[in-house]
Amino acid sequence: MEDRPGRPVMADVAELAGVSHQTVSRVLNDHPYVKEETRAKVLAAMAELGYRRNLTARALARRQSDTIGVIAFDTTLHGPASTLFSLEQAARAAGYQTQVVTVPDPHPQAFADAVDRLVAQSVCGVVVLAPQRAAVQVMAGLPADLPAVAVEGGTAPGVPSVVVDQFDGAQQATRHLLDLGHTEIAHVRGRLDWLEAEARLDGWQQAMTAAGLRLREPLVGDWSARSGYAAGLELQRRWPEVTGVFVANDHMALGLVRALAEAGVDVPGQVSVVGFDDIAEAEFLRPPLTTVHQDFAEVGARCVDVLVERMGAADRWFQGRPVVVPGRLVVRASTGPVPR
Amino acid sequence: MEDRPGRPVMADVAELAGVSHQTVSRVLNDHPYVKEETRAKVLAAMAELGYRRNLTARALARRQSDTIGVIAFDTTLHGPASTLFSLEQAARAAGYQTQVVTVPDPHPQAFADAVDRLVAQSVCGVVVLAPQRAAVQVMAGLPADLPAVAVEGGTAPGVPSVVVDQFDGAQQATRHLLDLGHTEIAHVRGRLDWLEAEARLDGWQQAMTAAGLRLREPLVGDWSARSGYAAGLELQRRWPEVTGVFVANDHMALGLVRALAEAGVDVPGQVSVVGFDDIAEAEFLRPPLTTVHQDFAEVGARCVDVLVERMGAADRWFQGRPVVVPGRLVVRASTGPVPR
DNA sequence: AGCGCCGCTGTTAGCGTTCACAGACCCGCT
DNA sequence: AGCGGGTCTGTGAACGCTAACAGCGGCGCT
Repeated sequence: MEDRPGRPVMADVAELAGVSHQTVSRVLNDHPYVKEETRAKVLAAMAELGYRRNLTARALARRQSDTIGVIAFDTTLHGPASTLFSLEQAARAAGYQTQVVTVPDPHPQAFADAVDRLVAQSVCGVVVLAPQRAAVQVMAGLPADLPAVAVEGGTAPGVPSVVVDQFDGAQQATRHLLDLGHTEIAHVRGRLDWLEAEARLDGWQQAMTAAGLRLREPLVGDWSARSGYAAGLELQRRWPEVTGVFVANDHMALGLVRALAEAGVDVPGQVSVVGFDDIAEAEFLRPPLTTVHQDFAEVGARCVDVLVERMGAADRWFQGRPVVVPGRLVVRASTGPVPR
Repeated sequence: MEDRPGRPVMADVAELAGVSHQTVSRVLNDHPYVKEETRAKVLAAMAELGYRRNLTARALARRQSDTIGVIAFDTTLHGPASTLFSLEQAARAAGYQTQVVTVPDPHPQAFADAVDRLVAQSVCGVVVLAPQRAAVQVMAGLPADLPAVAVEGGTAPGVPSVVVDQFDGAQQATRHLLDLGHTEIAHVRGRLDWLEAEARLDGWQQAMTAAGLRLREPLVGDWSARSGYAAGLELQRRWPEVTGVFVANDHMALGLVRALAEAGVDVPGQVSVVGFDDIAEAEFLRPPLTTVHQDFAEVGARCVDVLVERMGAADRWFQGRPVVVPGRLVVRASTGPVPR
């Protein structure tokens, strides 16, 4: 009779405790109306058998799992990677698991496949890390009955979002250069079609325009240190008179600094540089990088908050405003007064 | 009749195609013995209804899902993060999903919980990113019938593993310094209890000993740029005569270079520095960092290979040798001849 | 005494798949 | 004609759980 070698199931626990499997289920799910004595018996039986409930069966019966799906496009970049990490932490703290699907590119078909995969797993909600414009459009194709939240730039009608205030951060960075007396300030922007790159560009432009200063055509990078290096070379060639540069992320800033250094240009003696992201090593670069800190831990936590709220909500169509997490300028040694 | 708003299920497809649900299942699973004509009808019906199979139900019925569980301890570090990324790619290419569980610390209980969570999800195998000694011990507690593979340093009896050859990489790095004529070579090791840190330490020691040189007590870092900076300070204080440093990872190396630079010590003019990891920005640091490249893409791919092989194997106890992925020294500008 | 309600428990019927088995049909062979 | 074997298909029963409902006492109320 007792020859099954597999893991014990609910029925086994029920039998040992002398109750029905449903009572075991009730204990497991903290239902009210279970006598304390019965609960203790069941708990004891579970412990004795080393019972673990089968989450697959649970998900099937409930037609929902406690899993939050995450769709990401490039998890090697600093922002997405950091968000992913904090998301996992926050989700676990809230009692959810995360299932990450990375999509090679923001092609609608690839995105739809990712959604299908998650829906097929009965996830209870999804977080979309959609930093690109194309990804946002495609987000409209989410099933209407699936709670969702967008992060890092992307917003779509009816879908709540959590974003770092890129625009404000960029303004802070630019104003910092302005306050130091710089007037010839260039910008190295991030990848085309990325909303974060555009918001940072806008912040720079706005701050410059407000100060009545000339806007140079932004140099274009792809977030990588290599592209920052290239931008540094071009900067020197085109505008040797520039004394301040706001670079759209730290990796590019680091490449740019290197290009300047090679040419004998001192940072911050001759050119001041501000980055964005505040990567862990920013403080230990040469020179320590002035940059805009992004609180990804907060972003992850707020995402889970919003998603949990959405899952409880009756109306699927979201009316509220995006959650905005502020950025914070961290002044280090890569910026200084204008040389004369 | 047709008033169900939910997603179509197998029975719906079967009805529309005029076959039984079992035939639909057969088409879905590429079973032989389905007439071509029938297959076409079923496929058409699936397309018409937009049918997607429910992976939860499938996992329950098969008592196994197509999900590879991953247990990781700190996904913010470069190694684990890179491995995780490539693992996900490789798994997807092989038709598997990944379910990542990060564990705050290598405590046995936390590890057991993580395993339970994955088992409860009926994963078909697990990859353990176990860079710490403690994690390895604890790995012996894996269910015997669960295919597993360890990565990045950790090996346990009976469990296959995939590792980068840290020892050899460290030897390459040290020999490079020796070849340049350095004799006073210090080492900054990584976090205590990390196997990678120990293997790199061993490689340095071996190379030094083979050259008949004096071994200084290694300085201890925690992989962070900050700790590298601290190590740089201490290095100058204790051994100003040192002309070469092998640092156990790039982030610490970068901090150390900064500490030296602040003190007016030129790299590589007065001191040569070699790192480990070859992070994306290593090439664009000042100076461009000589370091040991690790092929994480290969590691991830081999992990999946091994796991798939294991899942097909009859014997659960693994007999073979660890898969070793070689490291490769990349010489840049942070190393040079001995000053005189 | 009889009624209804609350606290607690058990029974039954799914959830949407796959597995095991049992057919039905067609072919070629004896 | 009968029989075996390969093709193809359908039926029923799992898989391990939760949801819905029914049932059973005991209490307080009219």
